[in-house]
Amino acid sequence: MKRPPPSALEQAVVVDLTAVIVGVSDDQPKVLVLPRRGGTGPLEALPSGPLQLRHRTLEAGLRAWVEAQTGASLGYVEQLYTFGDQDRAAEPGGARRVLSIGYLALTRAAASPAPGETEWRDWYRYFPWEDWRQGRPAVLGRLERGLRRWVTAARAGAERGARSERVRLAFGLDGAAWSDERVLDRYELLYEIGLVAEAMRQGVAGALAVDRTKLAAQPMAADHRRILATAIARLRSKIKYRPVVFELMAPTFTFLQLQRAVETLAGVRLHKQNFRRLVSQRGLVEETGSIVTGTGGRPARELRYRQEAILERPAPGVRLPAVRGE
Amino acid sequence: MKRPPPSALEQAVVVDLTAVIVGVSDDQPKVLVLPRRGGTGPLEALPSGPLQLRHRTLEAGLRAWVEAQTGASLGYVEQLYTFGDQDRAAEPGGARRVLSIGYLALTRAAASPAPGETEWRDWYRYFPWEDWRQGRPAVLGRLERGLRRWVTAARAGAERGARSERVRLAFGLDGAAWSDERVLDRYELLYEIGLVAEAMRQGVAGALAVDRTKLAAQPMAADHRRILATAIARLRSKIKYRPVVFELMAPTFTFLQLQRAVETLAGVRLHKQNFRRLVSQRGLVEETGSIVTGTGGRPARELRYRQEAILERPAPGVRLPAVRGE
DNA sequence: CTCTCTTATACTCATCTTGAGCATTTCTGA
DNA sequence: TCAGAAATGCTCAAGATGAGTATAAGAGAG
Repeated sequence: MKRPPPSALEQAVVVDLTAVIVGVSDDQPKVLVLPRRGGTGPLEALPSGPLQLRHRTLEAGLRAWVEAQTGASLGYVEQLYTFGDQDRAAEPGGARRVLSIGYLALTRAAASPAPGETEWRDWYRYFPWEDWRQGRPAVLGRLERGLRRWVTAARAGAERGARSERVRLAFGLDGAAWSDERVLDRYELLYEIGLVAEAMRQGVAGALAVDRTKLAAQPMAADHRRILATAIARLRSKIKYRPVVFELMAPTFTFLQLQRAVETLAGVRLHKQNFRRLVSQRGLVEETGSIVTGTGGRPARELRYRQEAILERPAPGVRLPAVRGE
Repeated sequence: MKRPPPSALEQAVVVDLTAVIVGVSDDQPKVLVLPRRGGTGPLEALPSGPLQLRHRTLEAGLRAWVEAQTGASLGYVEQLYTFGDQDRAAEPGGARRVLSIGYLALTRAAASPAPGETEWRDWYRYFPWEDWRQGRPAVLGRLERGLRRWVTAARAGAERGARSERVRLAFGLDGAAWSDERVLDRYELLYEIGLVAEAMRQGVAGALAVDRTKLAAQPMAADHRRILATAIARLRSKIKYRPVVFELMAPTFTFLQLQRAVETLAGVRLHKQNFRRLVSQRGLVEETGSIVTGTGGRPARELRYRQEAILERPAPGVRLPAVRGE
């Protein structure tokens, strides 16, 4: 076994625990950020901190940091991904390797003012092309030009074909469908091409020399926008097969409020009657018996989440055509 | 911001990259293991090695280790999860914290003999209760007794109710449906109760004092069985919405071979005609034009995977009831 | 007090998609 | 030549979905 003695080639490692704390308010998806942090310049950052000896588990460490930095304690938490590219998240000075473990946390607290020095920010501020609720977002036009320039910059042939397919799939061009879940694919592609500010900071080879002000959307510190993209992608995917939306809702709500929350996260509009049918058929909610007025129209029935829901069915998900015994 | 000076409370960290390399042969799901490794006793381990300075990315580090330990180079690779519980994967001596990042790799090579000192092992050897292809596995009977004992060991009331629900859901008892994807839930529950050997090693509080030979199935080194459970769960889930099976198939195959591969991974039997309909409707395969004889019956058409498949549709997945403009 | 706007709810309907089988076809081996 | 084992083709009844149409019932404007 070619296993060298430990420590021979190893490197000092700092493990950074980073949280994407999501909430919904005013029909907008919100994420908790630290507006700026000493040293990193005027960039917004996600709450994070290094793993320490006293943290028994990674998740415990994350919860401790978030509590220290925001005063809020987290409910639903889920690990997302561990990033560790040497050239995308080096420590200033580059002495130690930085590993960042990203987490997604869901909270109902976005309606209240953000605690401490934090702010709730609309996540589409960082990813304006992801919001299709009002139809195709305008930014996409500008991005598309940059993307096509990158495709044609390749010599015709295999490389160009590959680039073209990648762009087509990620951004739903030339007849391909837009997929709300490819948030990370899109961000990574833009990074690679050099269309986001983070790429310029890290000096990506071939980064387009575009005026900073024209670079796509609001950047974040370190690789935090990448982690946020991962979180959005995961949440958009999960919302379709697990009842996670309810983690973001008040204890009681109406069908429309629930629908708006889902639309907000998925970035698309849904068909009202069918959404209602879907939710009630799945048995995910039950009526409280009360009626909510002031909806701007006919009063709505008040609903609450049915805890027992998950217990009953094996949780939707795409099923395989199983058979009993054959 | 309560961010202490770096290094104050930090701990030396070793990052271990661990690979679950999966293949299918003889209608069995195989995983590549190192039969035993010096120091860790007679336990089987997954290929793994520490992250080093020379590894530009985590995935590159993993590939390098696997190549060094097995001589094989990996194709499809996907990060699974990062484990870092202090009490489940301490270094011998406990001086440094061990973080293990698990990866899932898929290969067509399982048909060939395992390279180097490695062995291909049927994964149901470690999780016999996960194989429902021949109907409900017999081990479940024995496990069920242990599970129910744990439930009734709690004082009646909230705690007992919670335990009961957890067992019911994870193992599909008392009317709940068995879900092929809850592999990790099941393993974690067994660990917690003390029904797997790993729990005894780590001295889980309240681990049932059961004769070692009766503990559920074959254990592995460190937390490798936990990582394997994560891999199986992920693969079983992914197979339903991404065409990953093809990474495990030979370049050409028949419908039945494809079906057997899926059954092997999912651990269930499928309805032949419906499986065929599903696969062909999705446009995932195309006929090569050849015919395969020696199938034991009527000859079958030879198929190959259609690369273009993914490009066309937005990849199945459960859809939300979207609407155009409203 | 009535009319208009807006949202909430009820239903309908034509398609698709699924789960289960039955019926044929075509090799291999006894 | 026949039985057995697959491979393929089709059918059918339920359900799930996508798109609407039709009412019902507050809030405000006038």
